Parts: sequence; structure tokens; C-alpha cells
Amino acid sequence: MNHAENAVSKAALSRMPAYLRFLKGEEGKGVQYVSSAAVAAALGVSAVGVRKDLALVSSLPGKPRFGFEVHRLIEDIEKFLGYHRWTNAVIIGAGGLGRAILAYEGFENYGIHVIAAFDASPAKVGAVGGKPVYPMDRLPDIIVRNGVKVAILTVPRAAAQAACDEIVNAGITAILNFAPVYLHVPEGVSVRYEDLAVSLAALCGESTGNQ
Amino acid sequence: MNHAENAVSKAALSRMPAYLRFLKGEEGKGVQYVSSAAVAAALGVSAVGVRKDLALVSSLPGKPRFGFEVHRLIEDIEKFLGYHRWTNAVIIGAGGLGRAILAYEGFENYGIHVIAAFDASPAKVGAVGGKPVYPMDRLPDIIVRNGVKVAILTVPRAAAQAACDEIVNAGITAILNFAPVYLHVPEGVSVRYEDLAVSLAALCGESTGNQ
DNA sequence: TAGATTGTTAATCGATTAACAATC
DNA sequence: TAGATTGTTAATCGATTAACAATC
Repeated sequence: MNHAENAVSKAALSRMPAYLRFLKGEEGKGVQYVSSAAVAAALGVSAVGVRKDLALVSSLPGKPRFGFEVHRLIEDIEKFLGYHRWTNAVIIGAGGLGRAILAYEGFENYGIHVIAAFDASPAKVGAVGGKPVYPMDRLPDIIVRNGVKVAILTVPRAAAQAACDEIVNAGITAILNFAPVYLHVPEGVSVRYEDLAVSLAALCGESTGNQ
Repeated sequence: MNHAENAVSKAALSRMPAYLRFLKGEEGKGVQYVSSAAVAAALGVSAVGVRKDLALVSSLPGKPRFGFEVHRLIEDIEKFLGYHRWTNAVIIGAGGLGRAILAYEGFENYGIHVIAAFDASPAKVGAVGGKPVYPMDRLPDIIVRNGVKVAILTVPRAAAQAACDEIVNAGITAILNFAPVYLHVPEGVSVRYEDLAVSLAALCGESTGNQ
């Protein structure tokens, strides 16, 4: 909506993280240039598709005989994906999964600050990995003060809808839901389902040749 | 490959879990029939698309004036997705995330047995939630004996590629990788990246209107 | 220069949407 | 019956692939 020619397909967008992952790996090995063919071979896609995708985000065209500059490309993709504008997020539910995510180091690379977790049980209140775990009634106050719009929901399935209603009331508009339950939310709130079992089942399907 | 007319698009396949989640929610509320329009409204997609998708997997056509039988549809989708053929899986890395997943109850509904975790550190060996945590050197033996082809990789990023090589050598052919690293694998091994930060970043992008 | 690799235009392919007849 | 809802055929739309000229 800011850029003039703004034609990036959803499909292309969804492939960007894979490019980024691969490119960072190459960068770590000291590689300076990659060809579209190399990326394509590694990721199991077509080289023309890679070139088209990269052309969408690259600030510098690829050089014939060399390919694309790895470092530059990483920056371009990160910028494109918005990893440079910081977002605050909270975790709802400080059980095993919630605590593991709270302690997870990887978010900072993506422009995400996970600032705290919340739990209904007083026994869970305290801190994990240097980050605070608050009781649920602190939620409205804290998310307003920090402008938090994004929540990671890691409560047990039976508690998910109630917790969802509560955080939506408090002002959350985007939810990453780990509970294997469909969530009813009002218009304007987006839910993304991170269903571990579904991911795993899909993987099994792939490897066993799902019909 | 088993069924004669075997034309299910990848796109349709990827929508099935969402239908399933919604339908199970409705079933839990005692709803017996749903119309394609109701599903479409809840999921934010088109009703015609829903009908097309459901027609692909439903063993019974929808009834005009009623819609589709919820319970039957759930069974059909589960059968279609292969949730009825059981698969054994193991977890590599018994840190916070690995232990949380080991204790996770949700896999059994999807035809997946997570039978054990493995960790390089002797300190982690033992049991979590009634399931064993073995030292890494037990891996080849145990996966062969249990016919395990699927592994969930939850080791730290720096250890991911080495662990990957090790389990691929041992006979794993499908990997659900939680480490935010690109993995080099030989042909025939499939990797699925479960990058929490990417998921969260994508969600943020959606809600803030990614270009 | 020669040749590898890029970017782009046109053609194919697949998936979604629109229109409408069929059905309980 | 009337009407809501389905299933299907045809049309549109978008994305991928193929072919090839441009470039360092």
C-alpha cells in the first residue's frame, strides 16, 4: 500500500522465508554470490521461479555470470517481510510449550519482542529465562501500555476459546494459536493455527505419498 | 496413487485441516449439519470453494436444504488425510521445546505416536510425561525396531545440521525442523520448517497489512 | 570474445469464481 | 409445492513454465 507497483503474489510471499533461510545458511558459510539455479536446486523449485521471486524484492539486479549478492538479498528480503519494524507480542499460557517459547531466542531476528507471558494459575507466575510471567488480570494494563496487538496462545485446548475471548476483549488483534481448536473471533481479528499435529501429519503424508 | 480418480489439488489439501478444525468445533456443540455457506463464512472463504473441496473427500453428497453431515464429514476428511494409518515419530533434542512437545497430548488424534525423545546430553536422559528420553546413541537401534521414519528436530540452531545428518544416517526420511536453520539433506528426505518466528512474523504482517 | 546467467514476454497450466440446472 | 442448498459446466483469473533476448 505504500509502494507504487505493489504486485507481489501471496504465493511468492510464502516462499520468501525459505529463500531467507537458505541464504543465511550460505552467508554463514562465507558464500558471497548465489545463482538462481543454486537456490532452485537446494529448495527443489524452478530456477525461473526463483529469479522472478527475487526480482520482486531485490534492490539490485542479479549479475550475469555471478548471480545475486547474498548479503544484499538477505537485507532486501528482511526489509520486504517487515522484519525491521519491531512488534511486541505476549504469550498466553505458561505451561510447557508457553515457557519454551518464552525462552526461545529466535524471535529477535524477526523484529519481534516477546515481552511477557500470562497465566491464569498463580503458581505459574514469576519469570522464565529473564522474562516475566504475570497473572491474567494484568493483561489489559500491560498490553495497552506496550501497544501489544499480537498474542501467542498456548493454553490447554479446553481453555482456548475463553482465553481467546479475554485477550480479544483486551485489544489483541492477531493470534498465533497452538491449541488444536477452532477459535471463534470477531471480524478484524486474525488467527493463525500452529497445529503441531497437523504439521507432522502433513509431513508424514508427504513422505508416504499422500493420495 | 491408490484411488483411480485422484485429482486433489495441493491447495485443496492444505485447506482440509481448517475444515476439520471447524467441523470438530461444531460437532462439539452438537451441530449435526453444516451448509457450505456456514463453513465459508466462518473460515472467510467462498461457499463454492468449500463445496468443491468437500465434494472431493465426502463419501456422501451434501443434502440440499440441510448441508453436510458433520460427523460423517469429519470421518471422511480424517480418512482422506490419513489420520487413521498410524505413524511412529521421535523427538530429537529434549530441551524446553522438545519436552513440551513430548508431553503434548494432541498427536494421538492424528494417527501419530511420539514414542520417545533423544538427547546428546546425559543429564536430559530419563522420562517426561511417561515417555522415555534416551541418549542419542540409542537412536539407530530404536528407530529400526519401531520402524520410525519421522523425526521432530528441536535441538539448538548450532546443533541442527549435525543432528540432522545423524538421524538421516540412522534412517529418518521426514523431518519436522524447529531450528531456525536451513538443513542440507540428501534426496529423498523431506524437511518441513516449523519456524515459530516466521509464523509470528507472517501473522504480524497480515494484521498490519503487509505490502 | 564466449558463455553463463539474468530478466522478460508469451504460452501453458491450474485453481477460483460465476452461472445455472439438479435435488431434497 | 417452494425454496434453500447442492453439484457441475464454463469463464475468469492468477501463477508457473517455456522460450529467448539482454548483459556482464
